[in-house]
Amino acid sequence: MEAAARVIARRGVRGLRVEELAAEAGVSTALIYYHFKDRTGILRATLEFISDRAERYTTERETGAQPLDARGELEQTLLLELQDTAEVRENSAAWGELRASAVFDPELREDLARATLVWVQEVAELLGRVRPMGGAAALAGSAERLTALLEGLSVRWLSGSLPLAHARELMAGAIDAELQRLR
Amino acid sequence: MEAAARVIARRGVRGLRVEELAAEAGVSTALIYYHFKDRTGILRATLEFISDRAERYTTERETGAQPLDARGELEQTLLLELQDTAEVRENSAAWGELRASAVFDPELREDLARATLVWVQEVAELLGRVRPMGGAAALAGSAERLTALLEGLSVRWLSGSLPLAHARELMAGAIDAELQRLR
DNA sequence: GTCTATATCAGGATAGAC
DNA sequence: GTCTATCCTGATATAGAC
Repeated sequence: MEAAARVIARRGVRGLRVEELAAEAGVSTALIYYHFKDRTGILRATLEFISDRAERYTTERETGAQPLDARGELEQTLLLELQDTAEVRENSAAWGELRASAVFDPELREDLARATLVWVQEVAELLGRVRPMGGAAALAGSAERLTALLEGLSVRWLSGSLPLAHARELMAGAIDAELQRLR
Repeated sequence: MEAAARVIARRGVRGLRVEELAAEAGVSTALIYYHFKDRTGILRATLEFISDRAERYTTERETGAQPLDARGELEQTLLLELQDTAEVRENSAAWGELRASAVFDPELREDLARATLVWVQEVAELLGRVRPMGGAAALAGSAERLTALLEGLSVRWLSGSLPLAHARELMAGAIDAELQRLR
């Protein structure tokens, strides 16, 4: 699965060559087909893998780091997705591609919608901790906007239309605006 | 070019088959290669085509319609991109795909960054008409957020993670929040 | 400008041995 | 579980006639 995430981040979903994946994982193509029914099976498993991994690295804090307040948690969770480390870049690129390919291929749409919902709810929950009086609908709306914006900024960054630092500033500004709105 | 926009909207950039494009346009594949150097040439021309077309349909107002105020212009410009008409859907799908494919293929990055900048500046200008006292940097930031959000919402819509009506509500809410912020 | 025909090649998927 | 070898389809790009 790590190899799959790497290859998809490097070539895209539509550029994924099973042979390249096999080489990256150090096995034969036949073995890939032994473990996964077909290309789609590989993609489905990779989507789950990167969702879990993102969940992990946005949630975990280094041991010894002082605990963050609610707003800090929120900012961390969203801004951590805009970082130039191998793991995050891989995750962002692969997530964006799975999203983009679902426009033309319905097969992964359900899995993707489910994963999106989980993510939106997480962010809504964090927003709720900063604004305990915020209504559920308003929190959900803000969470949808913030996560959709993050996807938009992320692909602009990765496609070379927006420097990473600027993307981060814009994201921080949006968090600010949504919290104002929920006041 | 119309055929190219249709095919890219139907199959994606990576799913574009020159043969299918040729059939859609009612000509042979060889003729496509006579007019465009290669696949990339087709894509580059299509990007320009859809940029111009979007410029047109977000700017033009029906003859006889009463003129909109500044805020109405702004809302129209952004919300018109979230509509289920053939032309808009085609444009959104193709634009999103050109963006997504640039993550893995650098060839169109410059053209895309340029087209993005033009769009952001247009929106910043409209924002400036609603908030004449807004500083240039603040207006630019808001425009970047709004357009990036639109891209994010658009791909969620087209990939089946978000109903169109809801996407429109979220967009309207964001316009609201940004105008608050610029007050 | 436009076509038919085709060279050429890459990549998904599987057969069958170990 | 894992490999080697290969079938077969489908796609880009070009040659050459009209």
